[in-house]
Amino acid sequence: MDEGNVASKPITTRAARRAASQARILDAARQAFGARGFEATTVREVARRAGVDPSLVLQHYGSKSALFTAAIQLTAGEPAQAADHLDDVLKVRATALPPEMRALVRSMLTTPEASEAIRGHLDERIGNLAAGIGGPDAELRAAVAVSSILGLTVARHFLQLR
Amino acid sequence: MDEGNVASKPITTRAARRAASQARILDAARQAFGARGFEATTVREVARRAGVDPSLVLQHYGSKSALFTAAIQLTAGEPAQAADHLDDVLKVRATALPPEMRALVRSMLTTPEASEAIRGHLDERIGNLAAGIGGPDAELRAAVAVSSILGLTVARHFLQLR
DNA sequence: CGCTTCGCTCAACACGCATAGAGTGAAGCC
DNA sequence: GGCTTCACTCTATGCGTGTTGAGCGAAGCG
Repeated sequence: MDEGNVASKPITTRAARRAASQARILDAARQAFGARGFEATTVREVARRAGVDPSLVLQHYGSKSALFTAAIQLTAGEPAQAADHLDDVLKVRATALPPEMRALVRSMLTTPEASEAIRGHLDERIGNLAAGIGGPDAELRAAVAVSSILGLTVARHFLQLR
Repeated sequence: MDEGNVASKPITTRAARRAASQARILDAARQAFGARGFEATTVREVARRAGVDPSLVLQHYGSKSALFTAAIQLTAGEPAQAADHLDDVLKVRATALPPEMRALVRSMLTTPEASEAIRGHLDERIGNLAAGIGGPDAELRAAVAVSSILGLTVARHFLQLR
């Protein structure tokens, strides 16, 4: 009867509902891509995880590839630059991988787009680290360091190597 | 008319021809799996590379999965044990990856069977290396070394990082 | 309250896949 | 030289995929 809002007011405005769906789909996509990789992940699986119809996934993102592109976009904020020291070696063992990074790394060997994306990311990290090192061979040393961290990440978070 | 062998005698015995086909198929499979990974590789593509009918591939190996299992079998001979020092770091940059290893690494993040296989391989290398190192933390140090080599391999041979 | 908008689902399509079984022609054998 | 064997190809089947367009029901608005 009264027009006041009930205690638990879900969301109910159109735009908000739509945005929420889009976010749920993106999350589901990151989960799925991160767990099984681009090729093995089906649009239907993403839809199921998000609790929506497969069509909706494509209405939001256009195609499976475009969805993947969105899913592997790294949040520029945190994992970026400063802490590029060998402390990372220890951090790799403790810190959990953010979902978008997980999705990206999972597919980096089998999906060209992921290959290019991770190469760009690593190049950037190498550049930053090399600048901090200086001297001859700085680039090479930085590349070895970053590659090693990549190896540790893969071994730890994807191959369950203790 | 004469029954003598013509100058260029190909192979012509049944068993030999069959063995040759099987070998060509296995080679083609390693190439294909190594280039695009297990999921993206189709039986038809392997057949085309080998110059045979898709059915023949399955008559030889039973299924796509079984073919993959055969294709990632590492030749126990060479990359095995002795040279497990940090010289490897340099070798990674120079030596080309054998096809079966290439196929194995390409799929290690997306195909469970490849995951398990590479984990076994790395565990073995870690064990050998740790034995040579000794002291406390030998296992951990060896694991870090082997993981780093894995990272270098991936960066160099799969991501084209210079 | 009636009309419009639109987020979402339903149902369907064409396609390529792994795989199976029948057919064929040459090698092998007596 | 004729019968058998068998390496190989041809053809077909069922299935799951990405993707599309029509339809439905509730939110928005006057």
